[in-house]
Amino acid sequence: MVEIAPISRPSRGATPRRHEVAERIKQYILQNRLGPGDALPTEAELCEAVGASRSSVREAIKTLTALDIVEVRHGHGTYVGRLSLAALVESLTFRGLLSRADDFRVLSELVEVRQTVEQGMAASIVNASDESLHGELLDLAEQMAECAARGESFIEQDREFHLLLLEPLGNELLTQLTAAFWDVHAIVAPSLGTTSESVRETVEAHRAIARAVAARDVSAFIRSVEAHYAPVRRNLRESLEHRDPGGAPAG
Amino acid sequence: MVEIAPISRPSRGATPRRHEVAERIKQYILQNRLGPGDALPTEAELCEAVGASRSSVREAIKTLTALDIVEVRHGHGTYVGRLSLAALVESLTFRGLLSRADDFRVLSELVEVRQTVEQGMAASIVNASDESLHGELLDLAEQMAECAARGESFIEQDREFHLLLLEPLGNELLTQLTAAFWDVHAIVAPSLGTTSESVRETVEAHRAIARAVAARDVSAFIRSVEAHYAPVRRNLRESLEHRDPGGAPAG
DNA sequence: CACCATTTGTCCGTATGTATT
DNA sequence: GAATACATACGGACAAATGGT
Repeated sequence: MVEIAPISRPSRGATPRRHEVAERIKQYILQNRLGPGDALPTEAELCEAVGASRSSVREAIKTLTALDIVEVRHGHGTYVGRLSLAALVESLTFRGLLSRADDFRVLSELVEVRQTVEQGMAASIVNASDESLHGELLDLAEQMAECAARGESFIEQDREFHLLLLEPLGNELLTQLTAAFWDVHAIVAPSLGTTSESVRETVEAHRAIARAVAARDVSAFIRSVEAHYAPVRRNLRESLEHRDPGGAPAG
Repeated sequence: MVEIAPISRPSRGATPRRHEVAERIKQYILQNRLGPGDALPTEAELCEAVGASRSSVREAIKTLTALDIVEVRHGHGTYVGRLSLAALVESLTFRGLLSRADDFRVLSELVEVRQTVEQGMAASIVNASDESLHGELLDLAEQMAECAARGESFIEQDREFHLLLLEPLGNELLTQLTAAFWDVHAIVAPSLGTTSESVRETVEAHRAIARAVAARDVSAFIRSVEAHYAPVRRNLRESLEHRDPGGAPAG
C-alpha cells in the first residue's frame, strides 16, 4: 500500500502532469524520511497512487534521475538516488564544450573559482590538517613526479590530491563541488595542449603545496596554489590567441 | 532535413535507448554550434533521425530538460536551453530539505561556502568595483534597513546585494553559483527562526560591507562578511542544540 | 540448469491541449 | 473560426533485466 495523495486537479492546471508527479515523489521521499538507496514504489504503484499514466510517471522519474534524486535499476526497482552533484557536472561540462568552440570562457571562469576556493580555505586547511594527511599529500606529489618522469599522465593522483586538500574541513558540499569542478575541467580542458614545461611546473606546484601544508605555512600555501594554476591560465590565454582557424571537429 | 546519424547498434548495447538519444541530441547541438534559444528538430523528426520511438526520445528530452540543456515550449517546439544552474538549485534544495529533518548539515556547509567565496574574492571585488556599484550597494543596504524598520522582509534586496558584489569580477559562473546558493539558502533556511536581534545584525552587516567596498578597505570587507554570516551560524547552532534529544529514528 | 514472477525499457496507436497562420 | 503543426497524455503490448525457486 502506497500512501501518496492523488493529484486533485486532474491536470487542469497549467503545469504539466509529469511535473506534479515529480513533486509528489519528492514529497513522498521527504515525508517518509527516506535516504539514498531506500526503495520507492514501483511504476505501477506510482501510477495508481497519483492517478497518472505510466508515461507521465516515467518522464517524471527521468527528470528526477537526471538530478540524482532517484535512481533506477532495470528489472529491479526504483530507489532514492545518491543526491550527488552529477547534474552539475553534466550541465557545466556541456556549457564548457559549447563555449570551447568559440572561447574558453567557461573553463577560464572555472579555473578562477577553483583557485579562489583553495586559496580562501588556505588557513582552515593548514590548521585542520594532520600528519597522516601531510604524508598522503607528499606521497601523491611524488607519485605525480614519477609519472611525469615516465611520460605518463597523473590525472588520478591530481584529482585525489585536490580532494584530499579539502577533506580536513569536513565540508561535504565543498568537497563534492571541488570534485565536480575537477571533473568538468578534466573533460573540457584536454583540447588545451600541455607542454613539457607546463607539466614540470604543475608537478613542482603540487610538491610545493604539499610542503606548505606540512609546514603549516599559510602564505606559502597560497603562493603555491597561485603557481599551480598559472600554467593553466597561460595555456588558456595562448589557446585564445592563436586559435585554430579551420579546425573542424571530426564527426 | 535533420542530419543526425541513427543509432547504429539497435539498442544491443548495455546503455538504455534514451541515453544514446540524449547523447545524439547533445552532439547535434555541439556540431551545429547552436546556442540558447535555437530551435531543435521536432519529436517526430528526432524519432526518425535517430531511429527511436517517441517514448525514448521524449524521456531523453526530459533528462536534458532537467539539466536546462534543452527547453520545451508546449505546442511550439523544442529549443536549446539556457544552460543555467537550475539543476544545481533543485538538487541542492532537495538535499537541504532532506537533511533539515535531522541536522542542518547541508545548510551549514552552504553558509561556509558562501562566506569563503565572498571573502576569497574580497581583494578582487574591492579593486574592480566602481563608483556606481558603490552607490547601488549603499542604496540597497539602506533599503534593507528601511524594510527592517517597517518589519517587512528584504529578501529581494539581499539577493540583489550579494549578486552585485560579484558582478565586477565578470565571472558568470561565479555569479550563477552564488545565485544558486542564495536560492537554495532562501528555500531551506526559513525553518530557522529569525530574531529581531539577528535581523538588526544582518542589516548592519550589509551596511558595513557596502561601506567597506566604497572605502576600498579589504580587511574591513572581510570582517564585515564575517559579521554578516555570524548570526546565521548562530541560528544554525541553536536550532541544532535544542532539537528533540531522545529522537530515535523510527524504523 | 531451466523456469517463473517482478520490474523497468521500448514501441505503437490514439486522443487531447496548445500555439501559430 | 478553421487548419496546421506541435507537444502532452493515455493505454496496451512486448522485450529485457533481475532475483529467486
